[in-house]
Amino acid sequence: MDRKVSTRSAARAETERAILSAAEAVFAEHGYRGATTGMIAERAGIPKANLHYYFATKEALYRQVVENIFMIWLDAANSFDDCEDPEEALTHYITTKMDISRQHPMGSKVWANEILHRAPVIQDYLETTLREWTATRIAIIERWVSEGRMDPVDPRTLLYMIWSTTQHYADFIHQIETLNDGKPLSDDQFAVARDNVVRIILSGVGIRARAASSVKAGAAR
Amino acid sequence: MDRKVSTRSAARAETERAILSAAEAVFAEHGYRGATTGMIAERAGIPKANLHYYFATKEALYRQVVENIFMIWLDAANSFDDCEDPEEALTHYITTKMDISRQHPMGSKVWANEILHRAPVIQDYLETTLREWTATRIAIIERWVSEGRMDPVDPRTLLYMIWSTTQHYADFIHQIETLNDGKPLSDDQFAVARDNVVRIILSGVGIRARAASSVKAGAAR
DNA sequence: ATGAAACCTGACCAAACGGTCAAATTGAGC
DNA sequence: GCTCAATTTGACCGTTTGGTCAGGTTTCAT
Repeated sequence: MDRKVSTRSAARAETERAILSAAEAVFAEHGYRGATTGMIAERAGIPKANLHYYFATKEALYRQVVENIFMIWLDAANSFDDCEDPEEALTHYITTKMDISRQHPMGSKVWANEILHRAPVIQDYLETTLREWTATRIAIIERWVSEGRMDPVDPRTLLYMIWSTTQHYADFIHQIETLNDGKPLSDDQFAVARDNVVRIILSGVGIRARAASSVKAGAAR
Repeated sequence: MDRKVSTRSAARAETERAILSAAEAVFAEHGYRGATTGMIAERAGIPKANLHYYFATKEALYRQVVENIFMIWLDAANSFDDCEDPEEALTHYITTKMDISRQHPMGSKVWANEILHRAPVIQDYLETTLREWTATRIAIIERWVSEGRMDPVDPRTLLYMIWSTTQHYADFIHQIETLNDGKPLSDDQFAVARDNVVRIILSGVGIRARAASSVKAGAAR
């Protein structure tokens, strides 16, 4: 049973992937209500009825998309713990979040839409996983402060600043591109933004950065 | 003609105001597609058909709402120029933007929705007014840098950081409240956030703040 | 080969939506 | 009090949308 990966289940997995990918793009661009199952099906290259064979309702499909996005976010979030040193940890975390905004803008947009509309689908995640994650990281930041390794800042304010600033490069990319003469940010421009964000925040909380771009040459190449 | 403010025109103005107010709330909470003219009419306390007497189409009503929001934003933006000193100017600007997020969260949400969906209605504003405003303020920041009054930072990155961080307290207020045990931010909590945002950003760009809360006791009372 | 289960799809349906309209009501000017 | 334009409203309409369904096709174990 197990040894044979049938053509069937492979095809099924591929169709599901195509639907979820199309759904993420359409939900990101049009929001939950603005997206139609017809648009998603067309983008996935299947008839609408077939989409409903794989996902019973629009809401079930949406929920799956949002859950996938949350898992990606959670992976990135755990990069916060990769280092004990506040400079390295924050640099790594901010860099990772910036790169996610660059490479996964649609996921960030879906998330933003969901929060804007009072999180009708993912409220339970906010109240469990996100709340726990935040509490432990607040404790870490408070410890750094009490150890004198950074200025005394409100940990929540710092986290929100990191989230908002990094996600801005996904959620508001249209505004950024319009202010960039309508052109997408080049890799160099994005690298400048990323390095500046890291530098301003680190300096803002009283951490003197040693050298630029010491951590992770990054996705700019 | 002029001396008599008829009951009629007063009632008309009042009805228009009620519709626009209801529309702002509903568009903020549900997005353009998620909002229905029926919901807006109900919230404004009038039948749907009457709403269409005042605003011919849903899109015309939406456009009016967005234009009003843009005007408020523009007023706040000009507070950037109130001072020549970078510390005062940035403090004043950030404080003003934070207070707007606190007092006008729905407007910010409508704006965020619009940008998320690639600004189908206000693209012309982005390409004219916003582009010009940004260009002149970039020049001011560059001058401050060249005069050695602040660290050399990319002006765009700084502006985007200010916008995203301050607007986060409107657009993502639901997430913030969830992480605040489901309770709204108290005036004190908000004041802490506002002061921390100012302090981190100013320190982040190499401006040493003199004393806390020297500028504008603020809307916290 | 064959039967059964999984998969696919064109046609269809009920609900919701933006918008219209004709008829009723109101109120300012005479 | 009368007139007429402005305003209000319930009923209605065409379109779009999420979802269903019956029937067809493919795959696979035997």
